[in-house]
Amino acid sequence: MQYRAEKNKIRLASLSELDPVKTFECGQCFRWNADENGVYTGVARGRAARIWAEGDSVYIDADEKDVAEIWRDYFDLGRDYCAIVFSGGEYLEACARYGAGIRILRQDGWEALCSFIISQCNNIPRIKRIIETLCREFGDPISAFGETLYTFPPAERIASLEPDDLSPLRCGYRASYIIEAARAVSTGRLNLEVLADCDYDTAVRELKKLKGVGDKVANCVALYGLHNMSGFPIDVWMKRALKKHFPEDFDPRSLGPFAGLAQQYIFYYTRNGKEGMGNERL
DNA sequence: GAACAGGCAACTC
DNA sequence: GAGTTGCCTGTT
Repeated sequence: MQYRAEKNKIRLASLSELDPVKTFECGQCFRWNADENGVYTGVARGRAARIWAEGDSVYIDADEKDVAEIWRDYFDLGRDYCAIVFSGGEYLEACARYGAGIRILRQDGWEALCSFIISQCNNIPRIKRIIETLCREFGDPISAFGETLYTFPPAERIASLEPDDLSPLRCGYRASYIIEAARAVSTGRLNLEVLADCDYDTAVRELKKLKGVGDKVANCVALYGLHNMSGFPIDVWMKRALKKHFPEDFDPRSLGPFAGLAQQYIFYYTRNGKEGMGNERL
Protein backbone atom coordinates (compact mmCIF):
# COMPACT_ATOMS: atom_id res chain seq x y z
CA MET A 1 0.00 0.00 0.00
CA GLN A 2 1.04 3.53 -0.70
CA TYR A 3 1.69 5.85 2.17
CA ARG A 4 -1.55 7.31 3.32
CA ALA A 5 -1.76 10.28 5.60
CA GLU A 6 -5.24 10.25 7.05
CA LYS A 7 -5.12 13.97 7.46
CA ASN A 8 -8.35 14.81 5.71
CA LYS A 9 -11.23 12.44 6.00
CA ILE A 10 -14.22 14.58 5.30
CA ARG A 11 -17.76 13.31 5.08
CA LEU A 12 -19.08 14.32 1.69
CA ALA A 13 -22.51 12.76 1.44
CA SER A 14 -24.60 9.74 2.27
CA LEU A 15 -24.22 6.67 0.09
CA SER A 16 -27.77 7.10 -1.19
CA GLU A 17 -26.91 10.60 -2.40
CA LEU A 18 -23.56 9.73 -3.93
CA ASP A 19 -22.56 6.19 -4.69
CA PRO A 20 -18.90 6.27 -5.79
CA VAL A 21 -18.96 2.92 -7.58
CA LYS A 22 -22.09 3.68 -9.56
CA THR A 23 -21.04 7.23 -10.30
CA PHE A 24 -17.55 6.35 -11.46
CA GLU A 25 -18.43 3.14 -13.28
CA CYS A 26 -21.44 4.31 -15.23
CA GLY A 27 -19.44 5.39 -18.28
CA GLN A 28 -19.42 9.14 -17.76
CA CYS A 29 -15.79 9.53 -16.69
CA PHE A 30 -12.48 7.81 -17.29
CA ARG A 31 -10.06 9.15 -14.73
CA TRP A 32 -11.27 7.69 -11.43
CA ASN A 33 -9.61 4.43 -10.52
CA ALA A 34 -10.26 2.21 -7.53
CA ASP A 35 -7.60 0.43 -5.54
CA GLU A 36 -8.11 -3.00 -3.99
CA ASN A 37 -10.03 -1.41 -1.09
CA GLY A 38 -12.49 0.40 -3.29
CA VAL A 39 -10.85 3.77 -2.70
CA TYR A 40 -11.11 5.88 -5.85
CA THR A 41 -8.36 8.30 -6.78
CA GLY A 42 -8.97 10.93 -9.39
CA VAL A 43 -7.92 14.28 -10.73
CA ALA A 44 -10.33 16.99 -11.82
CA ARG A 45 -10.05 20.74 -12.18
CA GLY A 46 -6.33 20.43 -11.52
CA ARG A 47 -6.86 18.85 -8.11
CA ALA A 48 -6.57 15.34 -6.74
CA ALA A 49 -8.93 13.58 -4.39
CA ARG A 50 -9.74 10.19 -2.96
CA ILE A 51 -13.29 9.03 -2.46
CA TRP A 52 -14.63 5.99 -0.69
CA ALA A 53 -17.69 4.64 1.05
CA GLU A 54 -17.82 3.47 4.65
CA GLY A 55 -21.14 2.18 5.81
CA ASP A 56 -23.79 4.67 4.81
CA SER A 57 -21.36 7.52 4.34
CA VAL A 58 -19.07 8.66 1.58
CA TYR A 59 -15.80 10.30 2.52
CA ILE A 60 -13.33 12.38 0.62
CA ASP A 61 -9.65 12.90 1.24
CA ALA A 62 -8.77 16.22 -0.28
CA ASP A 63 -7.79 19.71 0.62
CA GLU A 64 -10.50 21.02 2.94
CA LYS A 65 -10.90 24.24 1.04
CA ASP A 66 -11.19 22.31 -2.24
CA VAL A 67 -14.00 20.22 -0.82
CA ALA A 68 -16.08 23.33 -0.28
CA GLU A 69 -15.02 25.17 -3.40
CA ILE A 70 -14.53 22.41 -5.94
CA TRP A 71 -15.61 18.92 -5.03
CA ARG A 72 -19.13 19.66 -3.81
CA ASP A 73 -19.82 21.31 -7.11
CA TYR A 74 -18.02 18.61 -9.10
CA PHE A 75 -20.29 15.98 -7.56
CA ASP A 76 -23.31 18.21 -8.12
CA LEU A 77 -24.20 17.94 -4.45
CA GLY A 78 -26.28 21.11 -4.58
CA ARG A 79 -29.06 19.21 -6.25
CA ASP A 80 -31.40 16.70 -4.66
CA TYR A 81 -31.44 13.81 -7.12
CA CYS A 82 -34.00 11.92 -5.06
CA ALA A 83 -36.48 14.66 -5.90
CA ILE A 84 -36.13 13.96 -9.61
CA VAL A 85 -38.69 11.35 -10.54
CA PHE A 86 -39.57 10.08 -13.99
CA SER A 87 -42.90 8.94 -15.26
CA GLY A 88 -41.69 6.45 -17.81
CA GLY A 89 -43.19 3.20 -16.66
CA GLU A 90 -42.14 0.31 -14.48
CA TYR A 91 -38.92 -0.42 -16.30
CA LEU A 92 -37.60 3.09 -15.83
CA GLU A 93 -38.60 2.99 -12.17
CA ALA A 94 -36.60 -0.21 -11.74
CA CYS A 95 -33.61 1.42 -13.44
CA ALA A 96 -33.88 4.47 -11.18
CA ARG A 97 -34.04 2.31 -8.06
CA TYR A 98 -31.07 0.28 -9.21
CA GLY A 99 -29.04 3.35 -10.11
CA ALA A 100 -29.88 5.39 -7.02
CA GLY A 101 -26.75 7.24 -5.94
CA ILE A 102 -25.48 7.92 -9.45
CA ARG A 103 -24.62 11.56 -9.94
CA ILE A 104 -23.92 13.40 -13.15
CA LEU A 105 -20.50 14.88 -12.54
CA ARG A 106 -19.77 18.46 -13.44
CA GLN A 107 -16.74 17.64 -15.52
CA ASP A 108 -14.68 20.06 -17.53
CA GLY A 109 -16.16 20.61 -20.98
CA TRP A 110 -12.91 20.30 -22.88
CA GLU A 111 -11.93 17.16 -21.00
CA ALA A 112 -15.29 15.58 -21.81
CA LEU A 113 -15.09 16.63 -25.45
CA CYS A 114 -11.62 15.18 -25.85
CA SER A 115 -12.42 12.02 -23.89
CA PHE A 116 -15.54 11.19 -25.84
CA ILE A 117 -13.87 11.79 -29.18
CA ILE A 118 -11.38 9.17 -28.03
CA SER A 119 -14.19 6.86 -26.92
CA GLN A 120 -15.59 6.31 -30.39
CA CYS A 121 -15.32 2.73 -31.56
CA ASN A 122 -13.24 1.92 -28.52
CA ASN A 123 -13.51 -0.01 -25.25
CA ILE A 124 -13.16 1.40 -21.76
CA PRO A 125 -9.76 -0.04 -20.80
CA ARG A 126 -8.25 1.32 -23.99
CA ILE A 127 -10.01 4.68 -23.65
CA LYS A 128 -8.58 4.99 -20.15
CA ARG A 129 -5.12 4.02 -21.35
CA ILE A 130 -5.16 6.63 -24.11
CA ILE A 131 -6.39 9.38 -21.77
CA GLU A 132 -3.81 8.55 -19.10
CA THR A 133 -1.06 8.70 -21.69
CA LEU A 134 -2.39 12.03 -22.92
CA CYS A 135 -2.29 13.41 -19.38
CA ARG A 136 1.14 11.99 -18.62
CA GLU A 137 2.60 13.35 -21.84
CA PHE A 138 0.95 16.76 -21.90
CA GLY A 139 -0.64 17.42 -18.51
CA ASP A 140 0.97 18.92 -15.44
CA PRO A 141 2.28 16.66 -12.69
CA ILE A 142 0.81 17.07 -9.23
CA SER A 143 1.90 15.29 -6.09
CA ALA A 144 -0.85 13.73 -4.06
CA PHE A 145 -1.19 10.76 -1.73
CA GLY A 146 2.47 9.93 -2.14
CA GLU A 147 2.32 9.55 -5.90
CA THR A 148 2.55 11.68 -9.00
CA LEU A 149 -0.70 12.31 -10.79
CA TYR A 150 -1.33 14.36 -13.90
CA THR A 151 -3.87 16.99 -14.78
CA PHE A 152 -5.82 16.89 -18.00
CA PRO A 153 -3.88 19.02 -20.50
CA PRO A 154 -5.57 22.31 -21.44
CA ALA A 155 -6.91 22.69 -24.97
CA GLU A 156 -4.35 25.43 -25.69
CA ARG A 157 -1.52 22.98 -25.19
CA ILE A 158 -2.99 20.34 -27.48
CA ALA A 159 -3.92 22.95 -30.07
CA SER A 160 -0.26 23.65 -30.80
CA LEU A 161 0.50 20.02 -31.60
CA GLU A 162 0.33 18.07 -34.84
CA PRO A 163 -1.31 14.64 -35.16
CA ASP A 164 2.10 12.96 -35.16
CA ASP A 165 2.82 14.41 -31.71
CA LEU A 166 -0.05 12.30 -30.40
CA SER A 167 1.46 9.05 -31.72
CA PRO A 168 2.42 7.88 -28.18
CA LEU A 169 -1.30 7.72 -27.45
CA ARG A 170 -1.85 5.20 -30.25
CA CYS A 171 -5.31 6.61 -30.76
CA GLY A 172 -5.23 6.23 -34.52
CA TYR A 173 -7.46 8.35 -36.71
CA ARG A 174 -8.82 10.13 -33.62
CA ALA A 175 -5.61 12.15 -33.29
CA SER A 176 -6.60 14.71 -35.92
CA TYR A 177 -10.08 15.02 -34.40
CA ILE A 178 -8.54 15.77 -30.99
CA ILE A 179 -6.29 18.48 -32.34
CA GLU A 180 -9.04 20.01 -34.41
CA ALA A 181 -11.28 20.12 -31.33
CA ALA A 182 -8.47 21.61 -29.24
CA ARG A 183 -7.97 24.36 -31.80
CA ALA A 184 -11.67 25.13 -31.95
CA VAL A 185 -11.80 25.42 -28.16
CA SER A 186 -8.57 27.37 -27.72
CA THR A 187 -9.40 29.92 -30.42
CA GLY A 188 -12.90 30.40 -29.08
CA ARG A 189 -14.46 29.15 -32.30
CA LEU A 190 -16.19 26.74 -29.96
CA ASN A 191 -16.93 28.40 -26.63
CA LEU A 192 -17.82 25.68 -24.17
CA GLU A 193 -18.59 28.14 -21.36
CA VAL A 194 -21.18 29.86 -23.51
CA LEU A 195 -22.49 26.53 -24.74
CA ALA A 196 -23.00 25.40 -21.16
CA ASP A 197 -25.66 28.09 -20.84
CA CYS A 198 -27.30 27.34 -24.18
CA ASP A 199 -30.27 25.13 -24.79
CA TYR A 200 -29.75 21.50 -25.71
CA ASP A 201 -30.36 21.86 -29.44
CA THR A 202 -27.87 24.69 -29.80
CA ALA A 203 -25.24 22.86 -27.78
CA VAL A 204 -25.50 19.66 -29.80
CA ARG A 205 -25.64 21.51 -33.11
CA GLU A 206 -22.49 23.50 -32.33
CA LEU A 207 -20.60 20.47 -31.04
CA LYS A 208 -21.44 18.50 -34.16
CA LYS A 209 -19.74 21.09 -36.31
CA LEU A 210 -16.48 19.51 -35.18
CA LYS A 211 -15.06 16.73 -37.25
CA GLY A 212 -15.27 13.47 -35.37
CA VAL A 213 -18.23 14.60 -33.30
CA GLY A 214 -21.53 13.00 -34.20
CA ASP A 215 -24.78 12.52 -32.35
CA LYS A 216 -23.44 10.17 -29.69
CA VAL A 217 -20.32 12.14 -28.80
CA ALA A 218 -22.19 15.47 -28.89
CA ASN A 219 -24.77 14.16 -26.44
CA CYS A 220 -22.07 12.80 -24.14
CA VAL A 221 -20.33 16.16 -24.13
CA ALA A 222 -23.60 18.02 -23.56
CA LEU A 223 -24.54 15.83 -20.61
CA TYR A 224 -21.17 15.14 -18.98
CA GLY A 225 -19.16 18.17 -20.04
CA LEU A 226 -21.74 20.95 -20.18
CA HIS A 227 -24.02 19.44 -17.55
CA ASN A 228 -26.95 19.91 -19.86
CA MET A 229 -29.34 17.40 -18.33
CA SER A 230 -31.25 17.05 -21.59
CA GLY A 231 -28.27 15.27 -23.10
CA PHE A 232 -29.28 11.72 -23.97
CA PRO A 233 -26.43 9.71 -25.51
CA ILE A 234 -27.59 6.62 -27.34
CA ASP A 235 -24.98 3.93 -27.87
CA VAL A 236 -25.50 0.26 -28.70
CA TRP A 237 -26.50 -0.54 -25.12
CA MET A 238 -29.05 2.23 -24.98
CA LYS A 239 -30.36 1.26 -28.40
CA ARG A 240 -30.93 -2.25 -27.17
CA ALA A 241 -32.64 -1.11 -23.97
CA LEU A 242 -34.84 1.43 -25.76
CA LYS A 243 -35.88 -1.08 -28.37
CA LYS A 244 -36.87 -3.59 -25.72
CA HIS A 245 -38.62 -1.35 -23.23
CA PHE A 246 -39.85 1.78 -24.99
CA PRO A 247 -42.15 2.49 -27.90
CA GLU A 248 -40.73 2.68 -31.42
CA ASP A 249 -41.20 6.44 -31.62
CA PHE A 250 -39.78 7.16 -28.15
CA ASP A 251 -38.50 10.71 -27.75
CA PRO A 252 -36.10 11.43 -24.85
CA ARG A 253 -37.74 14.83 -24.48
CA SER A 254 -40.81 13.07 -23.12
CA LEU A 255 -38.77 12.36 -19.97
CA GLY A 256 -38.45 16.04 -19.19
CA PRO A 257 -35.50 18.32 -18.47
CA PHE A 258 -33.57 15.61 -16.61
CA ALA A 259 -33.77 13.01 -19.36
CA GLY A 260 -29.99 12.65 -19.14
CA LEU A 261 -30.24 11.27 -15.62
CA ALA A 262 -32.83 8.78 -16.81
CA GLN A 263 -30.43 7.78 -19.57
CA GLN A 264 -27.76 7.18 -16.97
CA TYR A 265 -30.06 4.98 -14.91
CA ILE A 266 -31.11 2.98 -17.95
CA PHE A 267 -27.55 2.61 -19.16
CA TYR A 268 -26.24 1.50 -15.78
CA TYR A 269 -29.06 -0.96 -15.33
CA THR A 270 -28.73 -2.48 -18.76
CA ARG A 271 -24.95 -2.71 -18.42
CA ASN A 272 -24.69 -3.87 -14.81
CA GLY A 273 -28.14 -4.96 -13.74
CA LYS A 274 -29.49 -8.45 -14.22
CA GLU A 275 -30.04 -7.81 -17.92
CA GLY A 276 -26.37 -7.08 -18.50
CA MET A 277 -24.86 -9.78 -16.30
CA GLY A 278 -22.19 -11.78 -18.02
CA ASN A 279 -21.52 -9.13 -20.61
CA GLU A 280 -18.71 -7.37 -18.83
CA ARG A 281 -16.83 -6.47 -21.94
CA LEU A 282 -19.55 -5.19 -24.17
C1' DG B 1 -5.49 -13.84 -40.66
C1' DA B 2 -10.19 -11.98 -40.24
C1' DA B 3 -13.70 -9.82 -37.82
C1' DC B 4 -15.11 -6.51 -34.81
C1' DA B 5 -15.45 -2.54 -31.31
C1' DG B 6 -19.56 2.35 -26.09
C1' DG B 7 -18.62 6.10 -33.80
C1' DC B 8 -18.06 9.27 -37.63
C1' DA B 9 -17.73 10.95 -42.32
C1' DA B 10 -17.94 10.36 -47.03
C1' DC B 11 -19.87 8.19 -50.37
C1' DT B 12 -23.46 5.53 -52.74
C1' DC B 13 -28.07 4.73 -54.56
C1' DG C 1 -32.49 9.50 -46.10
C1' DA C 2 -31.14 4.75 -45.71
C1' DG C 3 -27.33 1.86 -46.38
C1' DT C 4 -22.29 0.84 -46.97
C1' DT C 5 -17.37 1.39 -46.20
C1' DG C 6 -12.85 2.98 -44.49
C1' DC C 7 -10.62 4.40 -40.54
C1' DC C 8 -6.15 3.30 -36.28
C1' DT C 9 -5.44 0.06 -32.97
C1' DG C 10 -6.12 -3.76 -29.91
C1' DT C 11 -8.49 -7.92 -28.83
C1' DT C 12 -10.58 -12.29 -29.86
